[in-house]
Amino acid sequence: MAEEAFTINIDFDSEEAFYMQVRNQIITQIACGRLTKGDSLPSVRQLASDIGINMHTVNKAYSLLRQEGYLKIDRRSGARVEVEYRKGSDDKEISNDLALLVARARCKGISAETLHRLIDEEYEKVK
Amino acid sequence: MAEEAFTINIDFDSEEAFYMQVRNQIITQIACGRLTKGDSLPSVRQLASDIGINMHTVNKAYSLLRQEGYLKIDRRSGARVEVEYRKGSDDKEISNDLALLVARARCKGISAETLHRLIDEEYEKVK
DNA sequence: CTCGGTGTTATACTCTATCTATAACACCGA
DNA sequence: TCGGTGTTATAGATAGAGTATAACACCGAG
Repeated sequence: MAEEAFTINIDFDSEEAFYMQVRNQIITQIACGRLTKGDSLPSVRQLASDIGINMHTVNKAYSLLRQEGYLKIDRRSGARVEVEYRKGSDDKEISNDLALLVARARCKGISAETLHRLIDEEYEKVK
Repeated sequence: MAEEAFTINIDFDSEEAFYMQVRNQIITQIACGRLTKGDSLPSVRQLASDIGINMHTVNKAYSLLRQEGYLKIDRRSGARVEVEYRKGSDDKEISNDLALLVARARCKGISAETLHRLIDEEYEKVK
């Protein structure tokens, strides 16, 4: 508990879908340790009200996060962080996305060493 | 010339938009050296016919690639590979996308070293 | 038991993106 | 002139995104 002022910031001018912004920011906060296993998230109605979007849009984000293994949702207690690792699919998805990202970087003349450094910087964020 | 049997494979069952599949595959082929600066691509009508999608969908992919700096399009000679590096925007886009990818990987317990290895493997593909 | 707060489902509407289709245009090499 | 470039315009069909209202099953707190 204590939650440390959980916040989500929606960019209403972004091309990125609202539910994707919510999903990505929650993943980011889990990764850097601001959210940890067992932490409870606001209810879909509460969060929707806070950030000024519809309840169903938040619900879509939560459902996606549950499907991806980042949340455990209980009807009575709400959504809780519960990262679980899916052996096959998770690795493949990340590998595929990384392959495309590396391709883009290569085309732009960005070296493998530069990517290594960027990754290390991300891993050094808190936690 | 010579082109080495340029091919694009569309997955009609994929959730990914057709024009994005075309765009990603072309970027991938540039990255691994199967397409190099100056190579000419099939005309939008030709490629559309080959892979069984609409001309405008291919045109959308080409236009996006041009906007992103991967192609140079001339009305008379068609589309040619011409990778150009946009100092500010390219780095930021790649950094942002990489940050989210690293966040997903961290949540799944994938180490920085594993990502380093995956990146190196991509860089070792041909070229 | 009742009340209120969970997630969940259903329906409906608007708006945008995607994909297709047909057509026409300016340009230019052969 | 002819045919092949990319490009633009218009139109339609389908799907996704976002909102809105409503209702449901569940369950802890009172």
